[in-house]
Amino acid sequence: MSNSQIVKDPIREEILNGARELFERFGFKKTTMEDIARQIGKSKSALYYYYKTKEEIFEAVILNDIEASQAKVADAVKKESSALSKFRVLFTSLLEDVKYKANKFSIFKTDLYENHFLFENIVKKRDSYIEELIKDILILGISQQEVKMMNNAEMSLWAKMMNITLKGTANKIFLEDEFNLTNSQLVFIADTYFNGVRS
Amino acid sequence: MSNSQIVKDPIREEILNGARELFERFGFKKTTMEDIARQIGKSKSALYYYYKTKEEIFEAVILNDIEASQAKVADAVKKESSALSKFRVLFTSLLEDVKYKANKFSIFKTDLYENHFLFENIVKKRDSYIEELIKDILILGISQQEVKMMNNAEMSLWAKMMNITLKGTANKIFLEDEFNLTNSQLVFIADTYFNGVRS
DNA sequence: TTTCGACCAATTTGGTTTATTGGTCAAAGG
DNA sequence: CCTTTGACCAATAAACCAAATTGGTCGAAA
Repeated sequence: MSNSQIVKDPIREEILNGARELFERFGFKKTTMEDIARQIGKSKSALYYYYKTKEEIFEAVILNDIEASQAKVADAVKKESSALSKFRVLFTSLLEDVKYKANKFSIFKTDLYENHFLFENIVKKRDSYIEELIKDILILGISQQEVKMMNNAEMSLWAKMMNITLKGTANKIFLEDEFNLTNSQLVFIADTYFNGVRS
Repeated sequence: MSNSQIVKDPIREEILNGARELFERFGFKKTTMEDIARQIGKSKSALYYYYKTKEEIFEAVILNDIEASQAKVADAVKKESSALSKFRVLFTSLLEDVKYKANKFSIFKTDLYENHFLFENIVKKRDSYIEELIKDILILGISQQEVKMMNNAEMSLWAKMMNITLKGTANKIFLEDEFNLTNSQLVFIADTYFNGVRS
């Protein structure tokens, strides 16, 4: 992705690493630009040479993290050959990742509620990425005669719906500590979405 | 349901009607107990003879409304005979209802963000109701050999997942004005969840 | 049984002052 | 030319406080 340009520059990388550590500990609001600058031993103004706004830094931090996750997921999906197992792996690894991040990034729950505008771009990018991934699985499945014929609009719609499902589930996992799904449950869910409940 | 006791008393009904009008216009926070009392020509203290807290009134107002919707949905579902068409009707009528309410209750978007604790009980009740409805459809489908064999845990899990999907979709419709689904799209979605995408 | 006004504690509001913060800029270093 | 900086500003947030509201209680009246 063209976004990997963001970390081409070692100083940008330094900024993002420093920022990430602070964001993870204190959240978006309580992390000031001076905090970030101090963290890497530079002055506040220096940050503005590399990033236009605080939001841009935050977005870059999160986006970096998301892209790493997505690369892992895409890799795992690529390893599978059938559409079903690709879909299964997509489903499980995506939600496994969320489970992990629910612990690590619990501080962002607050930001998620209070500053959800911060995540607008991030969410939009992530959505379209996931939906493309799902659509690709469908296309492959059709070409392998594993998936029934669908037109483009239908594929997009199904991908969007699956993404909503994924996000709804992720949300529940992320925000409600009680909600936990075992791996075999995730597999069951993915399979049932793929195969339906019809006898 | 035992909740219909809530409106057994004509004065309670009067309170709820007055309260509903104000809540719909001003939301939860900006509607005071005195406003509600004035609306029905009684004193504030009188309200406390019937309801313990302001939250309880709000909950009763919303619950009344939800129960009416649910009765309609349940009726529509009952009219269908196959599990697939039941599921289809459940899906479409539930989301049709949300589309309608997104206009009528747009004031609650604020409350939804700022006072989501208010909806905790409501959501819990609604969830279990919908999940039971879905599970019943599965059970019937299995008995009609229309749906593949599943054990109880699997049925519950699928019902829960479908509810998450439904809620995710409803949320998108309710909070994002752009997101609109035609009836034929809803039918496609429901059918595809039921039948899967397998060829 | 039902209604009410007086009452209270807690929260909210409105307004002011002070401190912090995001962001700009011209100048200086390398 | 690229990078860094401190001084600076406008805007927001925090701290504070007094006054007004508001949710909820209670004894008494109807």
